[in-house]
Amino acid sequence: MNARLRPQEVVDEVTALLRSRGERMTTPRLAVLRVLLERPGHLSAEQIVTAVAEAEPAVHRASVYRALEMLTQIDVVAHVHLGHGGTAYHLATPHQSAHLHAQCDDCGRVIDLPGDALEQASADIGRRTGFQLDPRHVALSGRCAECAASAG
Amino acid sequence: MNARLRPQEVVDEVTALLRSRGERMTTPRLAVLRVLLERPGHLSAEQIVTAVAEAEPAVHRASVYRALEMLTQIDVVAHVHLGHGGTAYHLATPHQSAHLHAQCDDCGRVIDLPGDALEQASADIGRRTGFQLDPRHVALSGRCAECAASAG
DNA sequence: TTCTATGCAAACGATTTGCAGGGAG
DNA sequence: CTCCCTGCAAATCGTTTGCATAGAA
Repeated sequence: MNARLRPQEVVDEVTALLRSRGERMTTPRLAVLRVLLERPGHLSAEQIVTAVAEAEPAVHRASVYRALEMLTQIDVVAHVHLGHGGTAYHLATPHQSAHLHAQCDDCGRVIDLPGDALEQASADIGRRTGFQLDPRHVALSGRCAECAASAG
Repeated sequence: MNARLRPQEVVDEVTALLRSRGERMTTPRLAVLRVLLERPGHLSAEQIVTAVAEAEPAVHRASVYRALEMLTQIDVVAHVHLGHGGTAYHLATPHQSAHLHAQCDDCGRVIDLPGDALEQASADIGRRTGFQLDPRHVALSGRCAECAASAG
């Protein structure tokens, strides 16, 4: 999925992708996709539920979760598990612009990190332990610049 | 806390530590500490609740959570947030043997990684973004050696 | 005796599921 | 017309909280 395409193009693309898998484009799936297209960055399930409700009041929370799951399966959506406070969703970006996430232990804010920041560590860990690191599914922990500055 | 001391010594040490803070050594706290001393590795809250219940049936789940919180505050216990399935607890190890955790996206297993595996990445990220990485509070994601081998 | 930490039950937030009916293709 | 997907309600999972009281010091 390329976030740089215009919304309607993405919608058409995703619709085709769904159909090619025997799935259907439905109101909840469309609404979720549109919310993700409109808002950049990482959204919580709750934020998506709220935004979807504004456009499509009849869409139920459970359907938002199911839509997110389906869109994840076809690689249109990706999610990041946060240590504090659930899961963040975003459009799956093309590989070259994939980024990592880190969450501040103090303020909870989620920030983006360069996608290649753990490349060497990945190789190192793979060599030493056999574990194949893929650090995009979970937010790293630590302190953001602001909190580090104010809290010492 | 040094896990290499004998259980009774650790118990005495922790009791003293609690008292020095005006806290008390109680049945739930003692039971939780003993479970953590008996079982190495990372335990879920549920596993701790179960193990505590065997030794002290009267101890309530809520007290286990409260005991874990208190023991965390005095740096006797540490926890790691997992992407899938809650939080893992373990005795806080001395700094020189602190390790990182990674959870397999496929099988959910939690493995230990060398504590210094992200040292360079930390420095790199700090320099580039100002974010002070402390990767011990959240498990890294990826695939364990076994799942990587079997799933390609 | 004092005052903290506990047991209990109920609240809680996030997510999931069983079911009957609606709507996409 | 079919069968997938939805809305709804209730269940589930992990964790937290208010309250009266047991119990550590």
